[in-house]
Amino acid sequence: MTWLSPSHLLRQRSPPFRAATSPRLRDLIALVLMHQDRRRQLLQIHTQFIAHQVFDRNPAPWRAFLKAYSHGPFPLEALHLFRHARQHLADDTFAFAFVLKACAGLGWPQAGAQLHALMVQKGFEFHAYVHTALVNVYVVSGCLVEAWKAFDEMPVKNIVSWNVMITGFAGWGEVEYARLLFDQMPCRNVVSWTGLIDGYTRACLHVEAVALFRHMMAGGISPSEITVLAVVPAISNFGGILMGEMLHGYCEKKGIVSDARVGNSLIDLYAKIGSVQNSLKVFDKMLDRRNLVSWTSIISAFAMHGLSVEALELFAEMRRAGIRPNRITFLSVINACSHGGLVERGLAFFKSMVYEYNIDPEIKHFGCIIDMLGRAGRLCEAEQIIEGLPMEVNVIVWRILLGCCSKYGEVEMGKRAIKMISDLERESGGDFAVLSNVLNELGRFIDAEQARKLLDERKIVKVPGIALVGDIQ
DNA sequence: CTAGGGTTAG
Repeated sequence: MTWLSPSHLLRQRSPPFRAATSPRLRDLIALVLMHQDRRRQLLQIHTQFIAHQVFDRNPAPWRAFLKAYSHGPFPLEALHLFRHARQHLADDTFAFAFVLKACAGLGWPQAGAQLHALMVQKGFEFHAYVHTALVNVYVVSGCLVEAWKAFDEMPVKNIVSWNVMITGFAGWGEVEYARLLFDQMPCRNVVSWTGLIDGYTRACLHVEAVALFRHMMAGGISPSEITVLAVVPAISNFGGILMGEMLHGYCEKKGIVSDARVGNSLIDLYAKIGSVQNSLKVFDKMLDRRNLVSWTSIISAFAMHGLSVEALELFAEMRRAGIRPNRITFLSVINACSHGGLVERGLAFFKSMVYEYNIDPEIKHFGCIIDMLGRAGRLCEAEQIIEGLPMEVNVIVWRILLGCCSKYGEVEMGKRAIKMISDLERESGGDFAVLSNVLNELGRFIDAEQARKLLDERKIVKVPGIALVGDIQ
């Protein structure tokens, strides 16, 4: 069985495997298929056969394969390829950059560290591109201390090295470090700004994100598509319709509305800041650039604003256009039904999702269904669904039910929901804002004295929570 | 050769 090992195959330089009819090759493929080791392994071995037959010692084609694999959906193949073709690639800095890219794609810091050792051995440890790629491996894997160390010891840093650190740290929520790096770097480009803006948006520091965006524009740096994508959530949370229209206008001027992702995020932005008309305008203009996300975004925009019939019409149109809905499309569709009181249709869509489209329902889908039943006053059915959920129940579904209970004055069920919510919050060490919301809801059901009693109980419960925060710091 | 990415129940 040792001949199954690809490295063994590579060592056999001659004679080369002649054709696909070679019994050895046939056996090998049969074996691979028999072992059900799927496409991945077959692909890997197949590639090596071709590469071996055609290229043999020449490193360039190996490098091309490595590049293709490291950027594609199968980064593991890049690692395999590298390991088996090391004799061709060991001194190639390009190959190291690619294979490190693959490690980043896999989020494998250990593999990165091994390559680091190899880099030291080969004497190009401080090659700027390769070392940047190494820093990136650490940063995307969340090994921020390692990343910082590796970055710190780089004798020559380029702008990409800094940007790797900024986007990485911002992406892991370390906005302050990202800011520090941003302020320290000798010169910044649009990626540096975008990375930081994205960090602020993710950290819900929307005002800062928008301020930074304006600062960037004022500094004469032109936002890219990605910058727009990064700043949109901030504007939809904090900016008004005017700011949204300004951004939209800017995108048109710069010609980046033609990017489907930008168009889609504008649809969503307008929906969230209260202008479905503008959402529709953007959607209409997209014409042939519409994709599944565009359709889903516009359906969800209509659903958000209670335009259920229109949302369902769009869904029908989407299907006529031959686009297959996904789990998020169905979420929006069921949400539309929920907001419009179209209970039976919503249930039918849910069924169709599961049985016709073979999409496994998630907690969010059930959340919509529960909301739909609850809004229509079918509270018992809603509660039964929660109790029979095939997955872990979260606070949100109970909160949905609670909202419906308070709407219909269902005191007993409401109390049960509150109990579940406070239990779940306690488990996750919930915060005071959430707690006070629950108590607010509670006030609708029980008298002041009972509420106070519950509050006292909660205070007792909160003590360990406070102590825990102390421990962390 | 190394950096940024859209829609998701209340």
